[in-house]
Amino acid sequence: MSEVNSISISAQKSELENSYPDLLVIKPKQEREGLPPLEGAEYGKVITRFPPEPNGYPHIGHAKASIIDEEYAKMYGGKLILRFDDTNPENERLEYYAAIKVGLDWLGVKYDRVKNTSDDMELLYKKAEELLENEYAYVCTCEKETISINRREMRPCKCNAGDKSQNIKRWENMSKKYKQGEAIVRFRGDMHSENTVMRDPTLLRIIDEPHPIHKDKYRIWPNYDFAVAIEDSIDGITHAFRTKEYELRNELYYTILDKLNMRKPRMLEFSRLEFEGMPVSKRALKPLVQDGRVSGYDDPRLPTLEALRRRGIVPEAIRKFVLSLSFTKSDTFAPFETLESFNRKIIDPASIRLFIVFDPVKLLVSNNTMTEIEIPNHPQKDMGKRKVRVDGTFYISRQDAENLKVGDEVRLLELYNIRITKVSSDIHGEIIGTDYKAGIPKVQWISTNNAVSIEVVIPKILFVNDEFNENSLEIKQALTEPYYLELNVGTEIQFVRYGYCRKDSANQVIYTHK
RNA sequence: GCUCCUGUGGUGUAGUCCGGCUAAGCAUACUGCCCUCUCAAGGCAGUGAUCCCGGGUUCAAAUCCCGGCGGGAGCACCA
Repeated sequence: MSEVNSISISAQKSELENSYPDLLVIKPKQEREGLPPLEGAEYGKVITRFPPEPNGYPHIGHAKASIIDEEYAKMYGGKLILRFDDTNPENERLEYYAAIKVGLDWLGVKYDRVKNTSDDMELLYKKAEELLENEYAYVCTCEKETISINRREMRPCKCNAGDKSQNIKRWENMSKKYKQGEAIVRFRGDMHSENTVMRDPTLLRIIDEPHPIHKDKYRIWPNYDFAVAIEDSIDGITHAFRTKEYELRNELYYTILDKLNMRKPRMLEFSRLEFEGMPVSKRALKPLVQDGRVSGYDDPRLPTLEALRRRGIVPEAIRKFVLSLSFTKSDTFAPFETLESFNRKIIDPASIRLFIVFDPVKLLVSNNTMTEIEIPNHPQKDMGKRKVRVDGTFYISRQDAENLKVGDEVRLLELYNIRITKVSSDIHGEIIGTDYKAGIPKVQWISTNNAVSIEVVIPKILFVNDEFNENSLEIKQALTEPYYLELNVGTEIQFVRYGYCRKDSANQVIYTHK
């Protein structure tokens, strides 16, 4: 080796070329598209699942999870199951089941099957009994605090010592005699484990709240760890994905399946998706809605899918964005600007161009003879033209007007060029030509006689340093063209020289991005 | 506190498993030019990373080993 290294690089190269040409062939390092390959994935056999709890409206975090689930299923010609993880009747509501489906629909995430974990209660009970029967679990009647202290001190409680018959009897009593909070089924893990989730975790508990689907049929409910493990296994899931904070629960997941002799899916985790200053948690959002600081779960400042939609973000952009984040565990600040960039490229060719004026200043053109002009709705795409009436009196934005001095030339976009003749509270000018003239300022305008006033709602960052941003919603008054009135709600508009907005109602648009 | 995860330009990632092909690709942001009756989209070019730090192994390390440090998460009868 050192012998080889002692000769020059070029000499090494020619030596190689002569003796071992095949070593020099550079393997094509093809640019990977989309998600990284899945370990142990066989084409046609991959089954993934998206398991939301129907306890709220879907948000960007759900989008990331479901898109990853779907993309992997697609990548391997497999299937995606939508499974509502509805095992806590205190939280679930029927409207959320629906809202989640609506969200997925909008995102374009297609699943091959829908099911509810709560439909498998009998099976879940059977598995619980099997665990009890084999003494892998026991019923604990200790106080919550006692359990917690014992966990911290790595001490088993007295219930752990109870024999099988005691556990079976207690289990039977859980369905009627015990009150909520008086008994739980615990997995016999390892109270000395360094992983605290293994210290005899809860598997099932009593909840007397009626379930949105099953009403009062059940009152013993499995908790997350127990339900996911069994559901994933029986649903035939080959690859299960969840966010990073569940990582410590993998040991439990596999151990439960192990004790039950059930097939084990592969569990992988990815980092959560959350935007800076735009929390996703119910804990953060609920008070805002309740106190009326935001208008609802579709307030454009929020990271809910509904809000993103109203704001003018399209599902294709969300998908591209999620894929650009790839499948990693590193926690990062998600770049909202990247989402906007993807979005802009997608909506640009479909966004109608209109003029908008803020803080209007009157502009009077003395020698106007025009009465109407046709303006194309898009510079490249054929999106038709609109007729705009003209009578020589206009509004232009103060920002543009402020720069004008007598003698300046300026082009009223799509119309004509004028020279400023007087600047007072109004601006006066005269036409000096109609042909496009490069090199002079160009401004958009609105005819005074048919200006339509609208509100531009501009969502800003919701939280600054964990504090609610009182200025998170700016509302600007503006004037636009009458053609605006003919557009449907939901239309994406690019206001020339201003930015993209989505028509939200007859007199209101929401600012999408620059 | 304990345990686990994580650390590549301003930002997000590729490459890390199987050390040399790349002193690091792409996207985004930024700058400039071109195009354009927009400060958009499109085209081109550019700025920007000693791959968290320190040791070690090796002819060769972002990539392997050891030790630090920073960031995040979990420690619920919630998912």
